[in-house]
Amino acid sequence: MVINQLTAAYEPDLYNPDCPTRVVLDRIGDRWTALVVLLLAERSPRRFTELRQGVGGIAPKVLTQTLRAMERDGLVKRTVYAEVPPRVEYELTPLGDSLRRPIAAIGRWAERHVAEVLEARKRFDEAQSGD
Amino acid sequence: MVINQLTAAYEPDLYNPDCPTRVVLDRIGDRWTALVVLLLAERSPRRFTELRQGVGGIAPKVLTQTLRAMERDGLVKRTVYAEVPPRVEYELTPLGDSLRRPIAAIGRWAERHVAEVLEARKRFDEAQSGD
DNA sequence: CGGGATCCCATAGGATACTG
DNA sequence: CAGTATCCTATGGGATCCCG
Repeated sequence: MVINQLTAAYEPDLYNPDCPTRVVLDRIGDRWTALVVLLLAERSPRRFTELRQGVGGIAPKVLTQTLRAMERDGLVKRTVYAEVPPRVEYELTPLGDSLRRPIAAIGRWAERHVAEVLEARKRFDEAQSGD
Repeated sequence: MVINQLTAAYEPDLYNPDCPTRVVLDRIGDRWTALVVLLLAERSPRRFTELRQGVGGIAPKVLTQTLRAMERDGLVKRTVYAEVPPRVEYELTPLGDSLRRPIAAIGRWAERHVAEVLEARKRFDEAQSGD
């Protein structure tokens, strides 16, 4: 079975465009996944609307897409309660939780270095219009 | 000066859509920046064509865009040598290099967990078509 | 409440050809 | 060699409305 061969012997190569690791990178690198991981890592489970507000300015359709993709990739577990009104809760799987630290590190980098980036950007733009 | 106020007192908030940290996240989260950081962290300086081959399947226009954006954000330094044929070298700035560890962590996560993600995906898709 | 259905758009990204 | 210049498309993402 191909999957088992992968698990056992496959040598992942980020630099190979055909390597599935790239697919993974692409998913993590979308606009919202990282934020959702962070939110769910902070407190779980959370409900749809809660996430929607927590993430700030995301369209419902897009949140659904994001959550579905994460569920598909085994990062999130979705639980539906047969109630009226409906209640749906999301939480990280162990796999999803293992992403917490790496993503948090990126987040911290962003918070720590925004100012520098902004300055660099300003300098670059001024130099550009300068000559 | 606004920038200094930022540096000193601004409270970054990843969850606020208007916060510049989000801009930073968006840039890092594009398709190529992370790979370029990794390549340059591994060995610097590198030339355009070298990066182009190293990164695997990137169009020259897109590599230029990526590199320019990174230069603008203060992540890479671009050096042009007045020779024929032209030689241009790219290397990480200290700021860019500070991204190395967080990004490498994400890369390692991807390599370590591709198989799990792929399996989860397969399971999900089968369950989907099942009912 | 938690989305599905629709419609729409910007733009990141790609292919190819050309040039100082 | 290190890019520009064009042209093109795929799609991530957004706005709105509706439904069980």
